[in-house]
This record gives sequence, structure tokens and C-alpha cells, in this order.
Amino acid sequence: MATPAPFRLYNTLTKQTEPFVPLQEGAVSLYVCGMTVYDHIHIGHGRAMVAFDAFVRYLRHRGWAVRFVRNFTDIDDKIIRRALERGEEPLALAQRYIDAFHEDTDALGLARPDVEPRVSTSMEAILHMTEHLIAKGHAYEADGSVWFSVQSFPEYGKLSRQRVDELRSADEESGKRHPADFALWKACKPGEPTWPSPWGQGRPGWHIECSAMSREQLGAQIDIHGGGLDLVFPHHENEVAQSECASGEPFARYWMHNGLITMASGQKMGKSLGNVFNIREALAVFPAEALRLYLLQNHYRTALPWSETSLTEALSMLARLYEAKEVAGQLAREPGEAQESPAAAAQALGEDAAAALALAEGFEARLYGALDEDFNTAQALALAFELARAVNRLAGHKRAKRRAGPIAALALAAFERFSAALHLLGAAPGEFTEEVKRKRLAPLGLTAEEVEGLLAARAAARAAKDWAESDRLRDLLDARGVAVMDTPAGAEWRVKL
RNA sequence: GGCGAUGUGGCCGAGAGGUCUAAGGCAACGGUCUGCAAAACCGUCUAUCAUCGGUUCGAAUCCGAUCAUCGCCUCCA
Repeated sequence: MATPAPFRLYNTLTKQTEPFVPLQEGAVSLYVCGMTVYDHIHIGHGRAMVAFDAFVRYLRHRGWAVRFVRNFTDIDDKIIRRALERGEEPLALAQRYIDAFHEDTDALGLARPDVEPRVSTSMEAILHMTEHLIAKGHAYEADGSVWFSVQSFPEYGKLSRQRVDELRSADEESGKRHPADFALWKACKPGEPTWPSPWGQGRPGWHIECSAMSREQLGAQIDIHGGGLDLVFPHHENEVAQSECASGEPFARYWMHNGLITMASGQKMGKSLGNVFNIREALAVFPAEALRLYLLQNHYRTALPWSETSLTEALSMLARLYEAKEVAGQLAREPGEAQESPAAAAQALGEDAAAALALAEGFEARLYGALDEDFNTAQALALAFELARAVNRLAGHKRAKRRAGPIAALALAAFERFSAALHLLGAAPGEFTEEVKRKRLAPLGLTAEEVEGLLAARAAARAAKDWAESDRLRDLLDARGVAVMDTPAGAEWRVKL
């Protein structure tokens, strides 16, 4: 395998974009905080999932051996509460939502992580780390619970730049020595699932799981730890404290945080705010790629606004790219002048062709340049659109069919490079428009058969040059959201965006 | 109260101090195409880069202040 390509990454720990230096040559160990599984995933989760999926795929594309771990939190207050409401076993409820999660992320086209550890099956590692922290004097037991002592770790706060004494104190809980101390192990309460421990029956606290599972799967030190920006404090801060106190060495070298989805009001989308839009609902009426494009169109660290039209806009964008790619493919397949070099073709066709050639040839370097600099997918996308316009212009040339082939072939290769890097735009020609038709028709309350039936009637009217009837049928379809396009080969249709 | 982030055209949004009179997208408008359309394509427009001050030969980019918005400090991707 070729030497992996270097890249730079913004590190929350240092607040700087830094060259990535791996612990092990050619390898990247990545731990991303996953879901607490008590509900379906929404667009906000989708952003984190897609951002890291694209990131991992890109690193692999560039030659890195990535080991990607993402956990499930399947023991937690909210799971227990919801299970209680529904009269279900908490772990059974969690399992249902893990299954739903897999259905949704598979449908979204995400690659599964190498390992997806769960709290309920990582108990040994959690207990082990907790005991170790007590032994080293960083944690203490009180009434069957175990607390981490933030004052035992002078560097506490270094990730989020919080100072322990400046924090707003949360509810006082019994047994804590300092308000900022947090639970590693919670003594059992009636009706909750429990596990045996040296301190009696109980269950793990929230933060310890990620430290324990990360250590178990990837070792004491990892390259990159990822998650949503809203996890920086306290979750990731606490992970740093636990992991570094336990091992005595630095935990994650790079902390990578994705920005949140925000509503028109500017507020974030969040389960607790009740303003979520589920991935499942979105995928029922939009192709997965439209979501992926929407979620990758901004830089991963900035807030991404959500609106009613976000996905239709993404769909428009995607359609434009797919069409340009298809144009490039068609041109590339034209017989044209035999064996002409791209440069000769550009020479013959003039300025637009030369511009297209230059773009196609420089595409890869610019694409990698954008993505290697803190994974700037927004910039990468802009390149694809520039290429699209250049291809369309090229195709508009009078002699394009005869001579643009060699240039179009390079453009097509550039599009394919883009697909390989970001896992976008990879569907076969026509596949995408079919999926759009299928999914967009449903919310209109129409079936393909109905549309085809009306079009057949219209074709008859057109054959008789009955323009009034033809237009009436077209207007009818138009009013219901279907655009009709007459082509030399007959009428085609698509769902209006 | 503490910590942090952001403020670029109608909207979204990228911008490693000079090539930025600012990429790209969406929308709008004009043209090509068409029986007329639609779709598609091509083209066009709108930016004193929040405000004020400073550093610099030179700033959207660095510094300071102000204003505004948002996130975290309780569960949260």
C-alpha cells in the first residue's frame, strides 16, 4: 500500500489546526461517541454519523488503516425511564433502538464501524477501570456509589477550558466531596437493571463507559476522539480525566467535534427541545444521498441550519451533479476523432474546452487539498460544481461530439475520484432519478401507474394535435407536483422539487 | 456568573494578510430549446465581508472594543 497522505485536523484540545501525526505509522485509531438508544435517530445525529463516516472513508481512500470504534449507550437514565413507561425491559428497548439505528444508518449508506461496543457487554472493563481509579486515589466510594474526584486531577478542564470552581453547581447529590465530582458507578435503585460490583449492585455512570470501551478496543492512547460539540463538557472532559488518571498517559491526541444542526431560530435541534426531524421520516421521501449532501455541504465544525427546504435544495444540487456526470460519460463514449490527445482536443475546440481540461486535470489535487485541510467538504463540493459547469459548457460546443471525448473522459475520471473520496455521486446513471421519482411521488399521493396513465392519454391527444387536451392533462399533473417534459423520444416526467 | 463559538450578496456558504472588485450552491431574472411549456443548459444581478478603532506598504483574514446570535456549564450528535 502506498504511504498514507498527510492531512491536517482541527484539534479542540489545542484549538488549532495541526498536522496529523499518528501513534502508529499509517494507522488511525478513532473512537466516536455514539448514541444513547432510546429513540430513533434524527437529522442532528445524522450529521455526526455522516461527518465521521465521510471522514473515515476519505482517510481509507487516502491509504490510512483506520480502526473505527463507535459505541452504543444501552444503559442510561432515559432508557430506563422510557422502558418503565412502556413496561418493557430496558435492555430490550435499547436493543430495539439499536436495530432501528442500524436500519437507518444502513439506509443512509453509512459504513458500519469496525466495532460497536455496548455498555452492557463491557461491564468488566468498566469495573476494572473504576477499581483502578479508586486504587490510584482518583475515585472514592460512598454509599455504594463511586465518584471521580475532579480535584485529584490538576489538569481537569483542559479540554473545555472550564475551571472547576467556576462551574454552576448541579443538584447536590449525597456522598459527593465536590460538586463537580461525577459518578463512575451508581448504587442501585429499585426497579433498575443492576450488575454486581465490589460496591454492591449498581450500574455504570455515563462517562466511564467511553473511557473503558475505548481502552478495551483501541488501547490506552488513541489518535482521534470524536463526537458532537455538545459533548465537550462534561462528557469528554470527564473522559480525559478518567482515562489519563487510569493510564498515567495522554488519552486522545486529537479531539474532533462536529457542529450542531440549528433551526431557523438559531437554536439547535435536540431531543430535549422536541424539535427533531427523524432520519427515518426524511429517508421515506428523500434519497439518502440528498441527506448526505445536505449534511456535508458545510464544514463539519460549523453549525448547519435546518429548514423545510434543506433537502429539496440538496436534491437540486445532486441532480445537477448527476446530470453533468452523465453528460461527461456520454461525451466520453462518443467515437469522435480516433486516439486524439486531450490537449489536441482542447486546442481544436477553444477556450471552454481548455478550461474544462485544466479543471479536470487539476481536480484531484484541489480535491485532496480541500479535504486534507481539516476535512473541508464544502470546498470539495464547490469543486465538483465548477467541474459540472465546465463539462456542460464543453458539451455545448458545436463539435463536442466529435472531439470533446478525451477531455470528457478526464472529467468523468475526476467525478469518479470525487465519488471515491466522499461516497457521493456514486450511483449508476438513471438510478438516482429513479429513486427520486419513487420517493418523491409518495408524499404527492400519486403512483407511477397513475402518472403513466395520464401521460398515455396525453400522448394520444398530442398525436391528434389536440393541444388543448394535451395541455389540460399536463396542467393537471403539474398541479399535483409532476413536471412533464416532452422529448423527441416521447414524454418524460419527474417530480417537481 | 464562568467557558467557548459565530456574524460574508435575497437565502445557504468557502475563504492558509497581497492574485478577494470574495469560490460554490439555492432562489430570482434573461436567453437557448419547445406547438406552447416543463426540465435541462448557458448567462446575469445584488457584498462598504456586523460596527468602531488599531497593527501593517497592504486585512474578510491579525489585535482591541462594542453590538447581535448561538452552544456548553443538567441529558444531548
